[in-house]
Formats: sequence, structure tokens, C-alpha cells
Amino acid sequence: MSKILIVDDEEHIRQIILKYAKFEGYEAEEASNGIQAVEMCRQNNYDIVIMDIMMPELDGFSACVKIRKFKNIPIIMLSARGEEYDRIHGFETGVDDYVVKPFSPRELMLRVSAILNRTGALEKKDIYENNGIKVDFTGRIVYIDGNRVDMSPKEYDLFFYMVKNKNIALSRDKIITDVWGYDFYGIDRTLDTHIKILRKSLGRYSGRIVTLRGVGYRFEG
Amino acid sequence: MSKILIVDDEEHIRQIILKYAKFEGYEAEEASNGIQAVEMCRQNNYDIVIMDIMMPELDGFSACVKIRKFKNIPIIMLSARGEEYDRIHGFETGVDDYVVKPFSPRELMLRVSAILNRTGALEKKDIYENNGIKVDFTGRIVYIDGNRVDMSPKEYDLFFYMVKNKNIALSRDKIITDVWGYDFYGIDRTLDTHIKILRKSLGRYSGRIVTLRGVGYRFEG
DNA sequence: AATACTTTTGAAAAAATTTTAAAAAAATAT
DNA sequence: ATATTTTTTTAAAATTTTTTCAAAAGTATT
Repeated sequence: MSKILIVDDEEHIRQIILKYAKFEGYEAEEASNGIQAVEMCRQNNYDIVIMDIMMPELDGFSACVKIRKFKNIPIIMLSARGEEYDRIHGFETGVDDYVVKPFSPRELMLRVSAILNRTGALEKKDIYENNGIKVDFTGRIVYIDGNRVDMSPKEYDLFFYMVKNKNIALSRDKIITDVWGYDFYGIDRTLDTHIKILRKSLGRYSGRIVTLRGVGYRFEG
Repeated sequence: MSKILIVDDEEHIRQIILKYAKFEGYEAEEASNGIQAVEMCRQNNYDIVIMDIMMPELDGFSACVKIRKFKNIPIIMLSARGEEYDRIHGFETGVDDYVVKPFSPRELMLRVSAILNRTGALEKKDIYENNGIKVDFTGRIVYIDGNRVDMSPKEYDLFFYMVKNKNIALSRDKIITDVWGYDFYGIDRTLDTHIKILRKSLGRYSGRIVTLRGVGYRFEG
């Protein structure tokens, strides 16, 4: 399991990333400024660092340079839209990738996964396989009994989320907040509809998504 | 695998080159001044040397002359824009090529590759081949069912990038950032258009580039 | 068994994304 | 300087996906 260090001075940004990182199956810790980040990198072994550029105390680039002096960890930088940054400067300081705020958490996780694969920090692909269902998170492919299944974006997102949280009771609220990324406190049946579609895609394994009446759903894997 | 010696007194320039060289699959070592470079060349077998002209201790030209006394390694010189240098002087000292700073790393790597091929310091070629599609990264040639296919520069870049990251879900953002080298967080359809062109070039294999709706694309290889 | 409440379904409407083709702009070669 | 090629932009068309809605089915409780 890969370990991520999330560095940002804004609490809520950290929380969002943290949340997504966890449900992607990563272990994650936080730091709220550059100095703290450098210190934590010195004392722990992270597989990748996600760091904001603009921070009090010590900005992202400087922290990056300091970290690189003692450890060669992949680093992804976050920059606010319009904030000036410069790719070359990034390369100089050893940044591996950039993501512009506001970012989609899914997008960010895709990049994390890509870098971890590339750097071979985790040579093995991110794959789940059990009882006829196989999910290749890196390639975004789902197999049922060895056959590829096409899904729509939301369907993938929803399924990936459930698989990553397999055997856990997930409340409707939690699923919606986590997969849709915001609350639509609607009284609509969007989630149900998606579950229906997903179950259809799962064919004879539709029963692996169990309805928890009054609560939500659980994927059994 | 070819081995490169990178000589520059500026750490960050070395890092940039190092990064790209590694990305291209070369092995690379560094020296920070002429004296050190000469010494390292004496003790190791490099296939090519990339060296800055202006350096403390011993400048590039002088180092070049010294190296040439005992070994005939191809040498590429880096000179700052506007910095005075003299082509004739270069030829006298046995320089094989010049690149002016600030340079495009890709450009530099192309020259490295060109020289290595020319001098026949043959390294094993970087080639991908699978199911009717063959990509010679070194020669920048694409074959479909054995026939050469002409592509425009961007088309090559895009295709190479996708092939190097085969079977990975690549987000549009990531592709654009990585291939174009900057973000246009615009709303234009540049990438789509290039994908279309690329697919056309791939003929009956156009389906190997799969659209991941809401995400991006994936090359299947 | 009746009631109240949830979930499932299918179909239609609405929204979003990708593909296309063609023109404009930029870059390169002649 | 002019012609040619490549890249980007644009806008419309095609496609796919998401959401909504209302009826049907299912479950727990009384």
C-alpha cells in the first residue's frame, strides 16, 4: 500500500484529497506547510507527495528543493488557476507533475497512480480480482468472467468506489458525497438508478451489490 | 543502453537534462566542471558527452581538447544565448554539435540520438511492436502492418506518448500537459482533433485508441 | 392483511461530451 | 516573399450519459 503525504495550508483542501486518497486505497498523512512537510519526509517513507505551491512559512518549490536533497520522492504540485508557475522551474526543482486548482479529485488520483506506475515505485498495477470480477484501476477496465464490460463514467466511478470500499456498509449519503463530490440533497433517485445500471453491467454477479435497506449499499468482494 | 555524461556547473541544468535523458532510456552521470569531466571520461566509457562551455576550473572547449587526446567520444556543447562562441573553434576542438541555451530538452535528446546513430555507437533501439503496429522511437518512425506512416510532429509526439503509456487511462488534462508542455485550460478541442487525425493515420487500428468518456483516452497495446 | 415507507424500474427529458469538418492562424519550407 | 504544411479554433452534428419522474415492487411494522 502506497503512502501519500498531502501538503496544503487549507484544511478543507487537505480533507478532500485525504478522503479520495483513502478510498483509492492509499495511506495518507497531512502537513500544513513546507517546513512541516520537509520534516515529515525526513522521518517517514512516503511514496509520493502532493503539495500546494502557495503556502506560508515555506512555499512548495522551496520545500521541494529541500526534500530532494535527502530523498528522491515523486512530487505533484498544486497551483491555483492563474497562479504563475513555470514548467521549467518545476523541472529544475524536480517536480513530477502539476495539477491546477480547482482540480477534480479523480483527476488527481489518476496522476498519482500514473506516477507511481511510471516510477515503478509500485511496479504492480492497481488491480482487484475476486470471484469472476476483475477491476484494472490503472487502465480503467472492468472484466466479468474475463470479458470486458463497458461502463459509463459515473458507472465506473461508482463501481470503483464500491470496490475500493468492499465489504463496508456505505450509506447513500456517503456514496453520493464521495462519488458525486458534492451533495445533492435531492430526493431524487439518481443513486438508485445508477445502482440499477451497474447491477445490470455486473450480470450474474449483480447480487454482489447488496441493498442495505434504510442505509445504503455494500459491495461484497 | 547508451551512457551519457552531463557536464554543467549549474545543478538545475544538469537535473533537467538528466531527467529527460532517463526518460528517453539513457543512463546518465554528471560532472560539475571540466576537470572532473576529463577525469570521469578517463575512467568510464560514455557514449556521448553533453557539456556546457562556460564553466569554472576548466571550460568546455579546453576539456574537450583534453578528452580528445585519449578518447574519441562525441561531444555536444551547450552555450548560453548570446554567449560568444565560434563554430570554427568548435570544429577544431572536435565538437560534434551545438545547442543554445535555453534549449528544448526534446531537441537536445533528438540530437543526442542523431549523433549516436551517426557515429554508430549503436545502442539497442527503442522499439515497440505489437499486433500490426510498430513504433521506432529512436528513428521516429511508425509502421502499420509493415508500411511506413507519415505523421506530423505533433501527431508523432502524441502517439509516442500514448504508446509509452499504453494500457493506462490518460486524462485529457494529463495528455495536454505532458504532450503540449503547458496547460491550456481552455475549452478548445485541440486534443480531440489530433486524436481524430491520429486515428486516421492508424487506419484499421484506429480502435486501439479508446475514448474514455469523461476522462480521456487509452492506447491499447 | 393493511399501512407506511423504501427501493427498483423503465422511459423520457435534459445535459454533457466527443466527433467532425472546415476555416483561420501559425509555422516551415521553397 | 510565397507556397505549403501543420496546428489551432470554431461551430454544428452525433453520440452518450445523467437526471428526473412516476409507477411498480418490495419490506417492515402494526
